[in-house]
Amino acid sequence: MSRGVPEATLARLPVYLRALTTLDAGGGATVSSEELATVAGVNSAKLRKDLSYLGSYGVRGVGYDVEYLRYQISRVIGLTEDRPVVIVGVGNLGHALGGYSGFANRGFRVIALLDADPRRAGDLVGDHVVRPVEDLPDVVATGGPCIGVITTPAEAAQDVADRLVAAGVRSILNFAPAVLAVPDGVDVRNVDLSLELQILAYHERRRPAPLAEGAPAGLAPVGPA
Amino acid sequence: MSRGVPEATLARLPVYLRALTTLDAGGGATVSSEELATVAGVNSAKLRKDLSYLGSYGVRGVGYDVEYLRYQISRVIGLTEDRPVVIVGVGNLGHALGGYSGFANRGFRVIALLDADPRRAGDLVGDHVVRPVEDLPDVVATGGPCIGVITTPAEAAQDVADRLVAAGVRSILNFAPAVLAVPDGVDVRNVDLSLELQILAYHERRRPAPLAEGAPAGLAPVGPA
DNA sequence: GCGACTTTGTGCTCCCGTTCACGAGTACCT
DNA sequence: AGGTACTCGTGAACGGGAGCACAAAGTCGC
Repeated sequence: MSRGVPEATLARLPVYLRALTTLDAGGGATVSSEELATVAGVNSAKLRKDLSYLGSYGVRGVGYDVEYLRYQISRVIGLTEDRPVVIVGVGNLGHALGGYSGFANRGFRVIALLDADPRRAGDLVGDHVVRPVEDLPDVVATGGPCIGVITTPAEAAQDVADRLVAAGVRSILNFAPAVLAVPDGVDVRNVDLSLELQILAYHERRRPAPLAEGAPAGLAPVGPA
Repeated sequence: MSRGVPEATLARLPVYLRALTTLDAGGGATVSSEELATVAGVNSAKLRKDLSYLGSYGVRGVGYDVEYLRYQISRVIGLTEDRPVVIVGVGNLGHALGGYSGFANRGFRVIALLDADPRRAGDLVGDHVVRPVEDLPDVVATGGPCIGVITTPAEAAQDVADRLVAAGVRSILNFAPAVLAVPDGVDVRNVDLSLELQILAYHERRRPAPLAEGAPAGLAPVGPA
């Protein structure tokens, strides 16, 4: 059922979608869970269970119809219609996201870039003119229910979050290294770039005897079994 | 014990570290788990359990010494020494990360930016001159055990990953929307920007309740249709 | 010194997610 | 038609993490 997809599954659906898109170009009209799982980098049983939450879109003995499955996943995630995005904070990262083609390709449309610094207002980033952060209510009112992206320094993040919420935004993607306080009903996801590095650093540090081979690394065939 | 911190805990340690840093400026020499948990946005019991994996650094009836705890977490994560980072792919995102101050502040030092496009080689990004991707072995050999960051388009990601592994890199942070195949012993973390948006879009779509100014703090039954 | 108070550290339970293993349904060959 | 090979869907076992509640341990006031 499309009612109530587990959070862990939901996080993998976009990956399956990507995998299907690459396979679609490949020609084959159907895929087995085994193939698709390999491309998506997961266990085939997990893949099947994940897909079963959406409904029975596979055919036993055959596999899944690539095109159909792709549509179904898109539908569940809600990508069948374009979704507007506003980016607040036109620093390095905001600048990059404003020009990131990966958003448009996946049904997201950046409708505005805003910045608190009045000197930045008026700058041109890609197709967009940077607007002052005070314009938020107008932007959201015009653009419909949209997703707010915060790419400001940590100090400004909470203020921006408050403004977004006040403007009616209920989904926030936060790149600032700060914990945001928002009212119930508002969904916040945090992406902390240095956090990821720190996790990697931890694991790297716990590998005591790694370099045994004379050569740093040969062209080890990457066969994940 | 610092041997074997659970993965979920590990992901929160950097958040605690941030919280401690902000508190440190605030003056108080000690914090209770309750305070720190509030700032970090987690449950106090969870915080205590997390910290207990590192050792008994708190004092009952008093709390945790801010400075000491900060050092201990840094030590466990492995941030007491600078860690070199190489960024491959100088597009929008690579450009942004190359100039991101959040890395330097947390013990990561970008030692090189590389790109496969020879026309980009020689460009100046921040303090760094962009080098051709063929220089990877040299860079890694000189810089020591470092973390590789992939900010290329998806098509180039696997090739870059192979090059990184061949050069001896065993920790990779991948921003390209692609699943990387790497040999055992190499750690890959994926950050997919549009994946996060897709998850938000799903939740947004499942909220039938239109936004009314009167806060829906109560358990509003989420009636379908 | 002693009791009251504060706060940590942790045993225990519950729940979510992963994985295995197998029944059920489909296609194809003889 | 019957048998065989293949693949999905899922019940059940398993493991890890979250949260509760409390005992242990320390501080403070007198």
